[in-house]
Amino acid sequence: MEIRFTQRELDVMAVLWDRGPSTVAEVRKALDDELAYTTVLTVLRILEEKGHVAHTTEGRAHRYRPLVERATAGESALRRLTDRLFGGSPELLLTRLVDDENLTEEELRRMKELLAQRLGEDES
Amino acid sequence: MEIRFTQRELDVMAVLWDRGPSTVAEVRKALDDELAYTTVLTVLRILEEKGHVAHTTEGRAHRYRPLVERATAGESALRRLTDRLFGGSPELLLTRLVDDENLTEEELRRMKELLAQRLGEDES
DNA sequence: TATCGTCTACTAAATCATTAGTATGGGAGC
DNA sequence: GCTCCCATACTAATGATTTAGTAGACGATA
Repeated sequence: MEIRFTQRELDVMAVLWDRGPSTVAEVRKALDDELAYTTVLTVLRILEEKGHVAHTTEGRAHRYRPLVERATAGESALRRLTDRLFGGSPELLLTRLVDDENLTEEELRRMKELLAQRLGEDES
Repeated sequence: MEIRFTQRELDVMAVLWDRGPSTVAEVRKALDDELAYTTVLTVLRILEEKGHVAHTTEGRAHRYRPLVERATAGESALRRLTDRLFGGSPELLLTRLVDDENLTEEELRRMKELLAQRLGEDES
């Protein structure tokens, strides 16, 4: 399953994933850029057309919800990113990830733990 | 520094990063999609216009090389990906990374080691 | 030298993404 | 009922991306 969003679509999807089901006005307010109400509406309509979101009617307004899991979309994007920008090496990606983000020690520890677990499972 | 490539530009850059300086014909052959020679040429010219690649003349052909480090471009993309698709959580990203890729135990071990090192440095 | 193949430069068409305007309709309040 | 506000539906313009054609330069070669 290959899911791909345009830049703006991704902005909007991120809001829905963060906030949960939202109306046009809510999405609009949550976006970084100041867009016209109808612009946000249009993006949502396109996303609906493509089958990435659906809406329920709430009074006179529509409340949009994502139909795609954030993780699913992330998987596609991550694959592509690893491939194109890190030469297919997840290690290089991780290097960059832990280098640049100002992660807390706690976060780093949990990440290490995650790998430990994964390694444990594989020791069969 | 915010670097962003379009989809196709990224395909082409990936070839240059993988192969090193390449001619149009070489890039064309390395791409997954079958594009016309002139199409590849155009993408490279645009990339040059934007300052992302440069070329040297080699016989009658041009040999293009990246002017942007793969890691630098990766940094920008990774930041955006983390933000939009993993709710700003590098941990979630890592979860997905180690879940989906079929990584070898060796790779996982090295990734864990990487985090250990990073943790060691921070224990000041 | 005439022609063929290969290469770049220039041009442009087609498609997709982005933005937003206008039309319309319904509900609230006077 | 009339008007205002808020909402969507429809339409459209602009701009970016993607694709590739045509022309012309240049070297090899028959």
